[in-house]
Amino acid sequence: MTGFSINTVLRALNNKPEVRTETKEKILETATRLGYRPNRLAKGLRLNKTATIGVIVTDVANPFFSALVKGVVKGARDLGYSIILQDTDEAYADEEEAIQVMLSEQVDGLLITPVQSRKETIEKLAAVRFPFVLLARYFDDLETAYVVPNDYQGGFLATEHLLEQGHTRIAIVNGPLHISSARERFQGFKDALNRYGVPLDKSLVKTGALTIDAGRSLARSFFKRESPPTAIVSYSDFVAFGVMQTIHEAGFSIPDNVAIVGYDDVQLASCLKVPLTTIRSPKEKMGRQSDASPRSEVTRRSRWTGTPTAEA
Amino acid sequence: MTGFSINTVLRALNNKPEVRTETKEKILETATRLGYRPNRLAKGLRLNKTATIGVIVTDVANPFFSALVKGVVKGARDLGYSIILQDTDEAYADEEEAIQVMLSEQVDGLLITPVQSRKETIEKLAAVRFPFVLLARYFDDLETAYVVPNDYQGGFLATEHLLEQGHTRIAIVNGPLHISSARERFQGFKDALNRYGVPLDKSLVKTGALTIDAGRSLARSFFKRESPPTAIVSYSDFVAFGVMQTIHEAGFSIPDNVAIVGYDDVQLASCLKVPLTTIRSPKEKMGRQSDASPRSEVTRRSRWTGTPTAEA
DNA sequence: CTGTTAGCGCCTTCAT
DNA sequence: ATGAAGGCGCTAACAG
Repeated sequence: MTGFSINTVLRALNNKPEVRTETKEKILETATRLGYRPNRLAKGLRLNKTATIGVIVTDVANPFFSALVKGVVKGARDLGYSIILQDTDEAYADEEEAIQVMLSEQVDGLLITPVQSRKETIEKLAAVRFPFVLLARYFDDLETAYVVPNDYQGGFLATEHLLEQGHTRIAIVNGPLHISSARERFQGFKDALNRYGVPLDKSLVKTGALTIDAGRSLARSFFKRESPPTAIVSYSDFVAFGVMQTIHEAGFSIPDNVAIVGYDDVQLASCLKVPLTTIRSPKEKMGRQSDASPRSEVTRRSRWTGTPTAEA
Repeated sequence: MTGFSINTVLRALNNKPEVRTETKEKILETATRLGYRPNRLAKGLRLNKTATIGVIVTDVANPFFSALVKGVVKGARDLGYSIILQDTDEAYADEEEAIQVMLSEQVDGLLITPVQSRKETIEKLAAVRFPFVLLARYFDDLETAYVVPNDYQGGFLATEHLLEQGHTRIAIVNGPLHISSARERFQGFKDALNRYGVPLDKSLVKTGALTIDAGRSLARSFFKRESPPTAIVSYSDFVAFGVMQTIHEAGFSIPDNVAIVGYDDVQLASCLKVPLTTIRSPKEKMGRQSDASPRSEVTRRSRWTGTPTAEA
């Protein structure tokens, strides 16, 4: 349209210095007039770099992850990256498929909250040295980059908070133990009890809760006992919501009869009438931090731990 | 590697009928052995079809939208589509940019929750006949496809629910009126009042709340009055959470002093101790429904309305 | 049934 | 300062 060759046009659009300012202007003008838009596919194909990163979470509907995703999306955009999103629903098969799809999409890097029921996919990814960062969970026997809060400390603080209030019959509705955060928080839970000389009552330990529904049903057994717990630690605020439902169902009141402490500091939690104590984990920061990683090899194998802080 | 030409190999991988079963097997075998993965960029470039759709929401951290996004992601995956996600934070400039980026990515279609402070971008999209569907909001003066709940009915039901309980001093903390859902719910609100012969008190109408924080601060004025409202309709459950905080701050109790009704039926809402009545809007269905649209021209200009149902 | 050719839009290299 | 050629991986069209 301007009479110049495709090359010159593209050079002008890419603002290369070797193009005459005069022609550059002419080209840019007609480009905007015609509504030219670069084709990222072609660029990606040619350069082997798509400015796209894949994000795989286990449940976007979980406020913890949606906040995380928001952080990632925003951070990525600031760097000129786009986000492809997948949701595994904690199913390993879905994780496998999601990774395959994203590799097909030629993403430059991957941010993954691993399901952790198996680790082969992640292992394979590491084996081929594909750039990725684990989010919120990690494998202690796999050398990968990951961004996680200090879950041990979080679990400890949550429990200590209850112990300091004088509770001794403290239950926990934990996540499945193949998930690193559940394991570490549980260790913190046990260590806190130990520190305060409170023996661990195994019947007050429930494992495997990731959703509101699971939290509700797992907590039920506690209230079929002669002496229910006076305090409950929950794996996440999401789970805590379910636990709270059960407490109310059982005719107990929070915090008069039962104290409860959640995790994740989902914004909504602060709106609950009942004082749901929660451990704040820096989601947004986690999101932004992990953005940097696919680009710099430096952060591989590094562990960034946001320090959780207890708050009422 | 198999001795066959690139074409035969690709034909085998695409399971074309014209390839000998024998060679097909040989090719597939070596392909998996070598870990071959199709390049979706190249395919997209060639076919002008990427099996990718762009999703633009105003706030993924809002549980309503994260649930919506989840529905879309799942529905898309079932159809072999991937999702590129952007978050505008209700900023028109971000919406504009997000659309440009996604067009550059050659998405096959767009699902957009429009900011609605301006409509030019959407207008332009419609003008070039790019396939897109508006989510949760629509323009009454633009001919586009959209998927929205029946917000008018929802607003009406929410208000009617309170009226039937005998309330007459009913306030509303609404969203900004440039947003269709806020406008329609408000109309439902007014019509319900009218139906029950309750005059509209303008000082009990607050507009512009989209977040928890906004809900909290907008509701404050209600409790500086001599006679605060005995019931409050909120634009969304998200906003309702903020309103509830204010009610508690003011030393009132729910539902003894003030009844409150939210919207969206965010799953968390059902976990609140206080009875937050909510209008259920079918988010998942909305997500899945909108998935179909970029592919079939038929649904353009169609209005699908999930019928909201009141529930305690 | 298999191979060849051409081209999607972009960028790099080399030649003017 | 500009143009021409080649190729990223894929597919459709045509040829054998």
